[in-house]
Amino acid sequence: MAKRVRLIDIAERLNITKVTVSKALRDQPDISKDMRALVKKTAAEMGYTPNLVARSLSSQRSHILGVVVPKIAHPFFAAVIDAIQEEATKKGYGILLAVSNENAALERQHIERLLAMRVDGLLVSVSKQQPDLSVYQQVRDMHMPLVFFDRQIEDAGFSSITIDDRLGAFHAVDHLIQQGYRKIAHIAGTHDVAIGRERRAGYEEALRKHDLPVFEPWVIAGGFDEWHGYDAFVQILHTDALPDAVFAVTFPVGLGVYGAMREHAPDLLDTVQILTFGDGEVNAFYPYPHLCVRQPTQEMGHRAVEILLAEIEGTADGPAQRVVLQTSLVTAQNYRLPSRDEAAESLRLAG
Amino acid sequence: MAKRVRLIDIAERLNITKVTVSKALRDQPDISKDMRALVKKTAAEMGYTPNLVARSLSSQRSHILGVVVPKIAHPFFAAVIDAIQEEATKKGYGILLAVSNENAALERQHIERLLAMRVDGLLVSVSKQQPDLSVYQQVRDMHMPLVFFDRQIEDAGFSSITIDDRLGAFHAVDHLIQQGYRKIAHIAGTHDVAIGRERRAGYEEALRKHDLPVFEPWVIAGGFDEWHGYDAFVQILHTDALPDAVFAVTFPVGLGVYGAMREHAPDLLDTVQILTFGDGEVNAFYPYPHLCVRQPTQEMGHRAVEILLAEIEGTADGPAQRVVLQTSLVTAQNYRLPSRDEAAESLRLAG
DNA sequence: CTTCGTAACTTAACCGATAAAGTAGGCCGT
DNA sequence: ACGGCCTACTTTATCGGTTAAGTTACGAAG
Repeated sequence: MAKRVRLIDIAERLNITKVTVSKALRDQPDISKDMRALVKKTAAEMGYTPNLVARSLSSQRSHILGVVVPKIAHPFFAAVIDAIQEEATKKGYGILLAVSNENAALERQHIERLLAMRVDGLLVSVSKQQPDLSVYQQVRDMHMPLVFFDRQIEDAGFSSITIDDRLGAFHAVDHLIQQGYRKIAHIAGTHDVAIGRERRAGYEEALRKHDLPVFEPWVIAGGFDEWHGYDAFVQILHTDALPDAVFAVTFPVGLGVYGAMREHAPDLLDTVQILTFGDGEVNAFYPYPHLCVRQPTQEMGHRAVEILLAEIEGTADGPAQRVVLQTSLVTAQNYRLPSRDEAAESLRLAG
Repeated sequence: MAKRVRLIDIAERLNITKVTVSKALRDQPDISKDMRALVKKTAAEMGYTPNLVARSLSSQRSHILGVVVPKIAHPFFAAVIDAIQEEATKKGYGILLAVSNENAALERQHIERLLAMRVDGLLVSVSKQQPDLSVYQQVRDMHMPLVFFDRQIEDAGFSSITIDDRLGAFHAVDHLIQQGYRKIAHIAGTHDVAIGRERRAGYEEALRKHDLPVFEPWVIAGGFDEWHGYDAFVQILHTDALPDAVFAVTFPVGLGVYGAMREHAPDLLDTVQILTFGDGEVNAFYPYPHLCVRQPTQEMGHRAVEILLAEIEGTADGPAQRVVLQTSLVTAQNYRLPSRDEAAESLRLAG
């Protein structure tokens, strides 16, 4: 049982050629019904499993998608990757996962490696560092399908599926203001990355709508992780005035703000309202839930795969699609534990 | 620029054979220094990248590892996958990720698919459902290296890297008792999975050490996710007495307990101490951090890859290794934000 | 009765590499 | 001068499939 069964082994057993076997297994019409049945039966008996590597080489299709994300231990990306994996599996594809760690050079290396591995397409969320456009040019030159999700490089000519960051941020901050908050700080991302720019724009737009000024010392750009949130809030504590609410560009940044408060100004925990763009399942159950902008992670993952597969399997490489998904605001009013049915549903789909 | 450069293209340009090119690029000694240099130079000029699919087929090595986990949007698994990916990349391997969703049938399908894709080895954390042993027998028969991490199937004869669940649980509960808690409930996992059994054993051992009885209605077995924690705690609320502490078998289960408290008995939030086995980065920053048993996720991921690669690249398939890692208890005393250096470190390694 | 078409396979080529075996030419020693 | 031995390549085979181009035999049509 040590050796693996090949097409030719089946062929020899039946005194036919491997081509016949190959065709029979793939139900090609120029093999008789009887022969097809016979071959399939014998293949099953002998425990044949096709060598996907060989198949990839000759068919020029690997049925593998390359996925590149900046981070994985992050509620948003973990959820999206999960959805991507689920959808890919359903469609008969596997995923090769690579993490860029927010590092453009590493992102480039990963993409090159995935290209060398002959993935059928790429799903990429770019790192926050200035991207190396040459790789993407290369991808384009070889007509490799690619779909950006969440974080894209605009003008690169690829399809993308993103979230309406500006509108989501706008609604959220608008809501804060309507609740009576006036002194709203914003721990922002970096300007090079779209989500950083857009969320900030939405924030400023909401302030403008209510004729509130943008107080520069309270808008601190810099990054997307916990420590940025931590440092930024410490910096805010050093200004003269204190905000009554903080809008964090990401969930991890929001966590950093909590960390800073806990260590440097625990009394603020109950007075300063925190709002984050993005949530973790964590927040749903925590005793101290905060406002957050919920991103449709599952839909994003599923549709990203759908768009990519359309480009892979579709004929023409039509114009790049640009899908924009809307967020929903999780407020104290509509706050509820995630539906148990959703959990059951995702399990059922998988099974 | 549309077509990809192959070995033979370089060969024709230089009027030599593709074999010479192949050998030159791989620095084989029977090619002259001059020729090697020339070939490499031209290859670079022409923008050659090897077709890894073809290489896999002929060399019978894919340099891809298959990773199967029950879940991904889960702080523990996300962290371990991250570490696995990082280490694999460093060693020149890619990872094919598959999620079983705690479903044994899906787990089986994934493994079969990964085998067909000719991964060089497998890293598996089994689902909580009764596993389908036949796949593992198949893996064994074809001498495919496999390492279990965190959740294993004992007696399957494969190497494993796990966490000392019993001791970790024991120390943690022992600590609770020393802090004065006496009425400690345990929301347990299922009995079929080792982590469920072991953590419960550690819990009972600690109680025994202090001559405390195990109050059966407070030991509720069932699962590892948020809703199990939620339901179990609601059930506890229906018993006559109330515990003064709750030991949750996983971090998500602990979250579920919080959710239940928040909805059904918010006054308990400040009185009932929660202890979870496993933590999320979340907990480090949250204003309401609880006790937790920290698992060495990064070490687990790194070492799992090391062990697997040793089996892949090593000659003999010696006896299966069984590595057990120790946990550390994160208490109110030693509680601190994660080191900024660690973050920097992981970024440096990646770059 | 010849011709043509078609069903059902078989042969030959190819995918892009690697591995093993073969072969010139140069240098050496005797 | 001749066999032996490197050196540096080249030839040939192989990995396990898929695709395109034959090849038979048989039945129907003209």
